[in-house]
Amino acid sequence: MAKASSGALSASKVYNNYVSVDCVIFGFDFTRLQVLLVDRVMTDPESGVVRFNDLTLTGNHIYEDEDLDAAAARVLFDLTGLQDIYLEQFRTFGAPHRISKENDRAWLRANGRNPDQRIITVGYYSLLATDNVTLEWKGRNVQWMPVDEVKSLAFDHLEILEEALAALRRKLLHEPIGFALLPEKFTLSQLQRIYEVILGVSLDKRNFRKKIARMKYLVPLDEKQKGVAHKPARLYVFDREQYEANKKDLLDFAI
Amino acid sequence: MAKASSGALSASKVYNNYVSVDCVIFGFDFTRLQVLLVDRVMTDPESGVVRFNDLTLTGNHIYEDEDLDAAAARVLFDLTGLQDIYLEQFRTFGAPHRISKENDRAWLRANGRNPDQRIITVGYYSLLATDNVTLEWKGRNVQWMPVDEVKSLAFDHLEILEEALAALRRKLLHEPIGFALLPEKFTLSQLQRIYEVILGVSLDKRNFRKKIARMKYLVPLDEKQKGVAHKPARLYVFDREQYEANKKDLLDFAI
DNA sequence: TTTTAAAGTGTAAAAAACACACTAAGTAGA
DNA sequence: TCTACTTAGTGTGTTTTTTACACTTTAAAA
Repeated sequence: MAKASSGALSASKVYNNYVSVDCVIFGFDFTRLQVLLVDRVMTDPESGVVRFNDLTLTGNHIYEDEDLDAAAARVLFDLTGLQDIYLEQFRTFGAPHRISKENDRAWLRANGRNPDQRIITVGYYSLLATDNVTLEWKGRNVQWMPVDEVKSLAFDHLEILEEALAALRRKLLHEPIGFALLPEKFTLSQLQRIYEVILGVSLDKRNFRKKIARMKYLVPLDEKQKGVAHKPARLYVFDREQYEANKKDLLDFAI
Repeated sequence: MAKASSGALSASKVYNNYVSVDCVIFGFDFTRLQVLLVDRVMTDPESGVVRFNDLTLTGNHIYEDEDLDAAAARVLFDLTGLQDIYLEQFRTFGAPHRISKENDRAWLRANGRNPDQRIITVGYYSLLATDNVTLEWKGRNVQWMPVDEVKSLAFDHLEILEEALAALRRKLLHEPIGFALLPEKFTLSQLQRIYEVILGVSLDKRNFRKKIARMKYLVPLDEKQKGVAHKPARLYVFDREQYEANKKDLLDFAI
């Protein structure tokens, strides 16, 4: 295996063969939490018969001169065409025999890779509004699937997805990441829906609003929704400056 | 430090030159939170003059056939002689130019390594009682230092330490990891002290105990401390089974 | 017997959580 | 223009949790 390029190639174009990033791209549409998956079809090279057809997360090796966060952003961009998206590193997976299922090994062999070479992968998740994404980008066969309908994935991607989901939920409970899913001005019902859908719970509207009222960084505007076929909701903005100043260094423990 | 060699050796003895683990070993002694640091001394090979003398965290490359968690446990064992210690992966560091300070580059060069080759390092922290550790293990010059007195470290280890500390505190607030620091039977004052020292706060004794009383998995025994020169405290045990059964899937958010 | 050191305990007030049901405001379609 | 439909918005009483706060008890050591 090639030694790291202390050589003549420009480092930014050389893949690091030992380390990759995988992105768990969560999509939200006010109804369900979905995850972006890529079709993987393996056909027999001789007969052309489909050997299997399943789904993977999206990932890629990092470039030798590329930051991990940048690699994750690149992978996300390649699949969705989106930039400056919320991305969070959540865990690194590196079991020596991560790839053990026969389909996965056959797939790697068919792609000229050695299934016995362990690749460390750094897991990222991102969170975005489903309708920001134009599918079929660059002709890859990509689909949204509700997270609770994903029963199996290629490689160890199901485990990665599960850990990402747990990390996302933890994060959502403690930090204001839901605003990535909202337009600048939003309604409280929209905000509430984010928590309900992602955490998989239902919340009482009045109690939710009481809680919001205590948060000085959720600022009500003198402005209403327009063009909806029902009572228009008041619009709010999230004031990040207020938030940074006022977030209580929450000290409360559950042991 | 053993140089990794590629070649005919069995995989379990071959280092992966691209990936390492670093361990932030936190030590607790009921007074302070400390971190275990290793002396790094660089002497000029010709004159023998000390060029610098500073401190590092402890880490090592992983073996090709070794799990990340296992590598971290090995590093911890090599330094402390302890096994089965609480260890938590918290973040992976992989900036392409992680190593940029001249001292660090000189150090790597002197050890036959290329300072321009980026190494991805997976960060782990562990938490143990200071007095479980016999220093000078294997003759390395190792010392405890209170975390709030650490002002600089070699490489990017100060950043790694800071992130580990933040992760430890988050974890302590939400999960029962403090019991790693206690004997099986402990007093409530000891438990309280863990929170006070690690979180850097002070808590009211009565309110703390009211909170404990609500947790069914903290079980008071009919047994008292012995041999202390004051009123002996009642002893408690942590019932992990009760905990797993009763921990509320805490749903409460701070946005 | 006294001193010393930490253990252990109660109460009142404020804040937050929780459970719960009706009215208001706009658009769409008859 | 009236009616139906849909979502927005609001208040109260109860329970639980948080917070602030000071004195008595128990043991060993002097």
